Amino acid sequence: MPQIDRSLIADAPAFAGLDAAALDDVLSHALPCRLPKGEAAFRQGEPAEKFFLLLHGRLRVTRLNAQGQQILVRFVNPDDLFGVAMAIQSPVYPGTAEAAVDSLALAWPNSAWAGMIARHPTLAVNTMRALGARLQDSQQRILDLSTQKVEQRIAGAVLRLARQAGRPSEAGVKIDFPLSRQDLAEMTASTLYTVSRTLSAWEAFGLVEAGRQSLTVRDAPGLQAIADAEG
Amino acid sequence: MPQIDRSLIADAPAFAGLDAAALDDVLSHALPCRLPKGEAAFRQGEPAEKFFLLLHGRLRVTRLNAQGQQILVRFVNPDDLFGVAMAIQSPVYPGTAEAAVDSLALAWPNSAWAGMIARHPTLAVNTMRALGARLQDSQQRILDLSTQKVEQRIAGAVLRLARQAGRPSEAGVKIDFPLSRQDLAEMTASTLYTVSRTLSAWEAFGLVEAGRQSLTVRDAPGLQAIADAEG
DNA sequence: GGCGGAATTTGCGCGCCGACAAGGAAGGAG
DNA sequence: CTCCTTCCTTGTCGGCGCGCAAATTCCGCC
Repeated sequence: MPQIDRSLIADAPAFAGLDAAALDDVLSHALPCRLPKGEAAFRQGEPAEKFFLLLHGRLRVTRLNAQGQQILVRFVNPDDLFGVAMAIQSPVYPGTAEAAVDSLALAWPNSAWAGMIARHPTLAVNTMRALGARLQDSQQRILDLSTQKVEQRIAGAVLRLARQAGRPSEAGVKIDFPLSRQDLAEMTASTLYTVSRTLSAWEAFGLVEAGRQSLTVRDAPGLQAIADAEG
Repeated sequence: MPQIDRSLIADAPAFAGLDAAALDDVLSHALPCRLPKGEAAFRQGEPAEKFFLLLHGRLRVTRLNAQGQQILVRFVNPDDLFGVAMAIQSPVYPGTAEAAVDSLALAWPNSAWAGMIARHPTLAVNTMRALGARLQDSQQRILDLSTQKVEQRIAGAVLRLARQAGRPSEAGVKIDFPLSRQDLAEMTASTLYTVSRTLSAWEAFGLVEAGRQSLTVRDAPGLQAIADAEG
């Protein structure tokens, strides 16, 4: 078994409050999992046999309905848990997680979960908080879908991405992983056509700089004003 | 301190796996909380000082956006936890919970939470599962909002309500609490006008029986067919 | 350097469903 | 019984944004 350095996971909120010995115990059951761009950690409907912590990179979690239409549930950022189907007693993964860029994760077999939370109850509390935060996000998204117009939702999504995965660049804050018009459409319950038109209009106003699978926010307050507009 | 009977909460999933002594310990911190129809257990934005378990009745949880538009987040059923803001580290309630019918709940001060999960780690696991289930529901709802037409969403909402709160009656399965067109609109990101038209059409086909704040499902498979239709 | 495919742009038309207006029905209070 | 409030129904109109088609640009790859 390869020895994994404790410092890799010490900063993850999921393992906050665990001491060095506990971290070593947790790590002793983990296996590294390389995910080249495009590869899936798991696919919707597969038996849920593992859960993961993202160390480096970025994953897209998507969900299909019966008719094959797809939405983008969320992006997984470093230090996030993902694939925690066993926390909700689901025998299968409810979505698909694939690498948006070359990524590295740690994987634990589900069988290790029960022992881990029994020995380290803090883990259950931390996981509860993580789920609670995601529940909050989901309910906010439902509210946005229910009450906002498409342009506002796209503005909100872009601002959130810039906050979570933005890197300062010459022209503003650049979202530092490939992001297509289709991705934004699947995040905002819209279509790639509408997203394309919207970004073109914003670019004309100097709010963003839009490229092929790339997006730079030039005027965050301007976007925020669009997101906050009533209508 | 009034002695509350253990059997009141023994069936709640939140307290599954706790023995009699643990249940008594939990109950020793609880206070009964009567909620006449229309009264709120808490309102959005208030400091979150308590969490609750519904014993009897039915609550509507709503959420407002900055412009005052409202959605109906969920109905709270007996044996459900609600107001668990502290599980997600939120200092205020993110929504409003008001009684749809005369209801009875148990309330705990937030200060009791830390001790309770420390003494009974199963509680954290149970709460985690409950949050996970709600997260699943929320993500399914986002998928529905993103990919379905209004009529399908209304059909889905009605079927879910009939399953959760249906009581067999002469003509079919009656949803056994007051439910207005406005409620259904707020659940499905629609308007009371569209909901009214839809129910009228369904009634003409014999799928449902719609009254003032009341709804009876006569042909669940027929509704399911509408919900499943592609388009 | 040229080729092929994927991502994006843009024009055009129409359909769902939201918004307003006005009227009707049901139920509770006195 | 009557009033008044709340809830519901139904008609009409119009706009947002989806859907298709087709052209264009960009990038990787051979």
